[in-house]
Amino acid sequence: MRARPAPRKGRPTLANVAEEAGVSRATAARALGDYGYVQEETRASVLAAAERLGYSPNSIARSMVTGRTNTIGFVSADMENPFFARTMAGITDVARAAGYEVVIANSQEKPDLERRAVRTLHERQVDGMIVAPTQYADGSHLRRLVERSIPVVLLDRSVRGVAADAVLIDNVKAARTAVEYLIGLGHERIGLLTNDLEGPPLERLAETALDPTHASTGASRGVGYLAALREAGLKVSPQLIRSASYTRESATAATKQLLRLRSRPTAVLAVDNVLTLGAFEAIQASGLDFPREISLLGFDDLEWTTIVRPTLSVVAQPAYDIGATAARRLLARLQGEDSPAQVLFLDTTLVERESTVSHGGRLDGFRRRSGTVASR
Amino acid sequence: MRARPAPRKGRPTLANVAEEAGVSRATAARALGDYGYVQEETRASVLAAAERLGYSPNSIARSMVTGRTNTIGFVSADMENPFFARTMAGITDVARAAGYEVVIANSQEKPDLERRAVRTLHERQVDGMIVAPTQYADGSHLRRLVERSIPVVLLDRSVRGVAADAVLIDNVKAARTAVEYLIGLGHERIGLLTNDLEGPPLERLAETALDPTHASTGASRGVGYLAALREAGLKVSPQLIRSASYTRESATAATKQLLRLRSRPTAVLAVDNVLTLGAFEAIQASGLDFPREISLLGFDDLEWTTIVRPTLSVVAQPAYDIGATAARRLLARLQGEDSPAQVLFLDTTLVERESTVSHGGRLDGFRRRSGTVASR
DNA sequence: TTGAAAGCGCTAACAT
DNA sequence: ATGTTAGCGCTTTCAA
Repeated sequence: MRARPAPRKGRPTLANVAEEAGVSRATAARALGDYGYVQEETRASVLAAAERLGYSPNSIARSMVTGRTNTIGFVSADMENPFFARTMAGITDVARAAGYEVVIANSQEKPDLERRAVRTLHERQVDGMIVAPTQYADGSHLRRLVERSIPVVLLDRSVRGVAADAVLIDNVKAARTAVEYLIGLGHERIGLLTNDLEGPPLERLAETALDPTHASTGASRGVGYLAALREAGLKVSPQLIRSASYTRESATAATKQLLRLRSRPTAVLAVDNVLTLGAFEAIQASGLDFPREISLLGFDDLEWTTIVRPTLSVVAQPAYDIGATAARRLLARLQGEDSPAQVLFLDTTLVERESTVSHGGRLDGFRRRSGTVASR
Repeated sequence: MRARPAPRKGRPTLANVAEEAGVSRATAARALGDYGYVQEETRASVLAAAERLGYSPNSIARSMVTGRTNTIGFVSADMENPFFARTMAGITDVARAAGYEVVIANSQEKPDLERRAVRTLHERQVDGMIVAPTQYADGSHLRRLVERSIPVVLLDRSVRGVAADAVLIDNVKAARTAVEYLIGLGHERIGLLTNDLEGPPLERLAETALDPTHASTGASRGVGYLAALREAGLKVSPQLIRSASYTRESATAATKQLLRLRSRPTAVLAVDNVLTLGAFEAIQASGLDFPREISLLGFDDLEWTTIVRPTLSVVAQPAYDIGATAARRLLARLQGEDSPAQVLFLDTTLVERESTVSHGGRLDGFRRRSGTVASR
């Protein structure tokens, strides 16, 4: 007796195909899976039977026995943020090319949602995970994965105590270069619009400076800001540093406060694209002569930066590449690479447009290291 | 003898937990799954054992037996398009609240990628699927799902011959209302920037008009455009209708052609957010007095519409709601609802800003049906 | 209240 | 070249 009869209901299974073709399940599997030895005409009849039945394989069952799902998970901090959307494109392209599917979960910048997403993906048996973590401080859930030797790659941000590959930009350097550029334009009172800073900004940044490679992006960019000012011998004014949450409204409000200062800044650096949008809006609403009286340097080179007026100068992050690189790291781990965790830093580019102009009679722009300064 | 010993390697399984707690697998499953009868102290000891071992359930194995994955698939046409990103947020929020996870695949507007995505998700045994289809003409892959009684909900676009729930906006009406609004402002030469029109625009639109509820969004919006012109007794000029592909560059080029016409339009309607971006750019570059000499009405109320100058009037689609509604439809089907396929139309809103002004001495704005006309 | 046992659909030895 | 068989980790009758 061969193959189980299997009650014909629900979707057809391999057993049904085997029966239909009059062969054993193993043979059917070989023909369908294109491995092992199958006689040409047997293969053909199996394929025909599969076709007739409208068979499609059950990859869940396959995963049960192989122990692999050919799926990687991506926990995005915010799917609606164009930076992460682009990042996701890089991940899915690379993964798909390698025969992996990507399951996407969204943490909405909330640590508890992130934990839940990580747990779910783990239960779903993803082969590995790329995570854009929401917080630096607590990575116990990620550490657990690493201990279980489930490959994890951190994206955009790192996490304390998690020995996993990470693909980042050098936030300190990116912000430092940005501020140096503004200083080079003659600005001396430079406002900083950042996030993630609970408590008094300066103190938080001072702490952060002690361990600059491991900190939130907002804090690290703040450290870069401070470094540039100090290096240039400029005074650091606490009131020029503002922290906002991840909403446009709060960024707008924070910028308005900045512009209302008695000695208001002549330039502002906003360290992510949401903050940048809010800052732009606030400056427009202020009635100041933009950019003559106030320069703005944003983060992330989004579509709208060239249709606003003035066009927006930005620190451009290689979002697609960050995603693609993270995916490549993960795939390497999945293929068994067993080197110590690597932290990769991708270069940012300063894109000079109209929103940053020289202050105090200086005319010339200024170019500086850290990637390229491009004009578009 | 009870439970299998199971070689202690890899992640701990239910059998390991059972062994550790000194109970059978069935009991351990009951305790962990919180069903059936388990004595309180037994439960506690199982939970403790699970905790000790760091057990986490294998939902793949569970799916094998239950036949359900508690997962729905979403095939997005373009994850980087803010419209679909927002849509996705609506889907995931609703799904998660109901205990479902969402697996996202991207078709990049390419039919073959869509087929592949649908096939993969099917093989992955998603319980149901939401699809933003790339083409109206060929829905055989979707029909196959429906035949297998795997619930499918179409989003944003419908597909010929696929009897599935669909959540759409009334594209004809949205465009008609938009054009009526422009006509009300005194415009008579109104350009249309659309997509999806292979071949001579007017003829394609004429065909489309025969079956307006079933067509691509671009074509349907074109039909609405025509309807408004005809209704107002205005001449339809083929050269005012331009079709562009899904890129900003092609939209810019198409708009430039429009503006170079001897009798150039005094207003332009762009029917999606990418086209809108390109159109905005082209108008800016044209040197025309915008909006005095040329009005622009876009689609999708994105973040940047309020920081460009002039601020952009748009037809706003309820993207989040579209996603949420589609997810609710799917969940209903998953819960066994068995009514005939429903097509739901959500209302758009005309958001009046600065980029649309009256032409030919008329001063007042004009308000019209189809959802609301809002000023923001 | 708990345990034994039978699979879910598939792959992978191991036979033949 | 093809078939038999033993599971993958879990849920779920059915007995006890």
